Amino acid sequence: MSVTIKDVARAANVSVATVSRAINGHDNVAEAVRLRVLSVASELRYSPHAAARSLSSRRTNTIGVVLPDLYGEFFSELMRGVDQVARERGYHLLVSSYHGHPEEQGAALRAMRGRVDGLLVMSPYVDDVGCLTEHLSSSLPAVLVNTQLHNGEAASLSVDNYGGAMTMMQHLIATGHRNIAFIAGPDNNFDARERLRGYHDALAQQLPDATPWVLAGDFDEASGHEAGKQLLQSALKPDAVFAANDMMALGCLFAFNQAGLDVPGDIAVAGFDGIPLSRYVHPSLTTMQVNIAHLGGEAMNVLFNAIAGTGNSESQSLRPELVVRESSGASNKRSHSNTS
Amino acid sequence: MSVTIKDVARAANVSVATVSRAINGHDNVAEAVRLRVLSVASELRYSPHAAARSLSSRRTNTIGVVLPDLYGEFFSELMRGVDQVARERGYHLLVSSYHGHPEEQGAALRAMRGRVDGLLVMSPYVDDVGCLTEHLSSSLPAVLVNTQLHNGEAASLSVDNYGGAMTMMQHLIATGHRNIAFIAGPDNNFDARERLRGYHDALAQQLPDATPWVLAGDFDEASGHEAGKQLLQSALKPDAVFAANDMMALGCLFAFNQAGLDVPGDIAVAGFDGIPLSRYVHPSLTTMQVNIAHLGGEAMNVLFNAIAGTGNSESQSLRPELVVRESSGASNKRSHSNTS
DNA sequence: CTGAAAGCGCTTACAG
DNA sequence: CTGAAAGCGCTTACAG
Repeated sequence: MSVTIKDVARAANVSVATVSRAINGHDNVAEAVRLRVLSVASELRYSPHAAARSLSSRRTNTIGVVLPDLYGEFFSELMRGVDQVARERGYHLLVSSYHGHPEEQGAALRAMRGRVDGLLVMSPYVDDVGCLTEHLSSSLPAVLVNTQLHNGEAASLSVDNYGGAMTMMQHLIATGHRNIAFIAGPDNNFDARERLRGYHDALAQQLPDATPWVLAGDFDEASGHEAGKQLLQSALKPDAVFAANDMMALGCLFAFNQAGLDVPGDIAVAGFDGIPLSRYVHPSLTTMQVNIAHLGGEAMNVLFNAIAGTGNSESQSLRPELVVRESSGASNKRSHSNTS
Repeated sequence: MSVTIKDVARAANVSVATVSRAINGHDNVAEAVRLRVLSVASELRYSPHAAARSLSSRRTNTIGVVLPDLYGEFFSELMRGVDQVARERGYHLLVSSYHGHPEEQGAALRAMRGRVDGLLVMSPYVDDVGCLTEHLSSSLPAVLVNTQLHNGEAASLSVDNYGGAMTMMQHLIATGHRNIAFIAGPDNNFDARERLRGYHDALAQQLPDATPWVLAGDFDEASGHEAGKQLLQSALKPDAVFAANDMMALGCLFAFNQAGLDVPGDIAVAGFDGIPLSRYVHPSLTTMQVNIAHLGGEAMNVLFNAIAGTGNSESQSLRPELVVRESSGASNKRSHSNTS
């Protein structure tokens, strides 16, 4: 059917060993022979069979990426960084999602054997972690992204959600807010938990007399909208709302807009993530900007170090950046820039 | 290092052939034996080596996805549909980008041999097409997405950009606009070309006396902003602007907003794509909604048919849907729904 | 129902 | 510098 190394060898009048060496750029091939082999190969439109090559060489030149989902803002941005580094190194990307099903995550992880040289895994849900340790083979280098797991086997990289939440609280407090409500994310999600923890600790430290005010949410816009409406109905309104992510902050913002409230005049609103939308809504949204592409790229670098056997597998933490915009009082001109 | 089929065979006291049959669910294995093998396998945490399996079975259970880029709105949405169908069928996804470099596209395509059972390729740039035909092996089923290529070898699926542009023009004309400018996309991009062609033909057919007014753009927001400023400076302003995609429409919209123009009062603005942002900007943007996830899913279905040998490899075309919003005169209440 | 053996298409010591 | 041969870890006719 398709042309193999044997066909090339026959046509070039050499052994398959020589073809292999020529194709792979080994230097123990006579220049004339090398040229002949290469020309015959391209004439025959030969390209090596990856599975065969992987089987004998024990390398796949592929990185496996296992994520909860393969779409959306976060995934897209993560891939930007991941893809760039992969390309620089000439690696392919095998992606797999498990949609929050621990069994599928395990299956995906195991299916990677013989397909990849290393694994980039993101597992933000509490329930998935047992499964993770279970199926993470020690024979396959791995790097964990935004995953709370300290088994020491794999390197890990995450966003400093706790510190980011603290920073945002400091900003809100510094700009005079005293009654700050928090819209939480899913409580089985590590990022959400850390952000909530930051809210609580900042409050305890800087506003010891204030009572925490936490509303439930699930990271979706609708839940932020719901929380916003709930706040509108409460007798004593907060003077600021901090949502665990931007989508909920936007939902909340819309609820306030619909009710005719002045943001930030009546209530300030802040989010977390720094999604593109946050710049475009009206009023533009104050947020903690997370550089997700950078996170992905760094994770890949760490992974390649692990594959090479160099590098310490210590955990790294990426600090998000405070971006102050109109929703918490930045100057009210419509602008494209991140006024930080 | 890692456990192989031999280890399982030894531990279960059977031949590797029997292990293979048990693992793969063949029915010619005694029930008792099957159970024993499976239990031993799971005890040993055995998972088959994919490369070895692929080499002997000639199947990879993987689909190769070759795209210009691995990030952004379009990619993300396409993946939503692609991923879902892949999961339903138990397939993995090997993704590869070529960033507009024809050579890299060729390399990516060739590197897929032995890695995948079929190829989903998107190649929207005119320059890449020669390369495509060159490297698309006839031994590997492929489906082309939004790619202008009629070699009959591969099935193809695309968005009806031409018809969509016509529809939008009809809408603008029907709502009383007579002087409609068009912001074009990159002229080496098929989608952009088709949308431009739709603009021209609609004008010729329905407004035969009007002179086409085309501004250059590159699909980026900045170029739309630029085009908008250019329009503001012209003596005779258009009464509507139709941009070849939403990002440019938004850029143009911002230019008009900054200049204090009333949209749609002074000028109507319309885009193409239906990106999420289009609903959220102010005023919300009238656009041709393209269901990209659906496109991806359908492409996968067509591909699986091709792999199975069933199915005709005829080209299909997906019709985008007109979504009328504030920017072309829909009622001015802030709303989350697609008023269509 | 089970096993011995060939073979998938490569790579890589080992000789020469 | 080159080739014959073993081997990577599976699957699958072929016998029995």
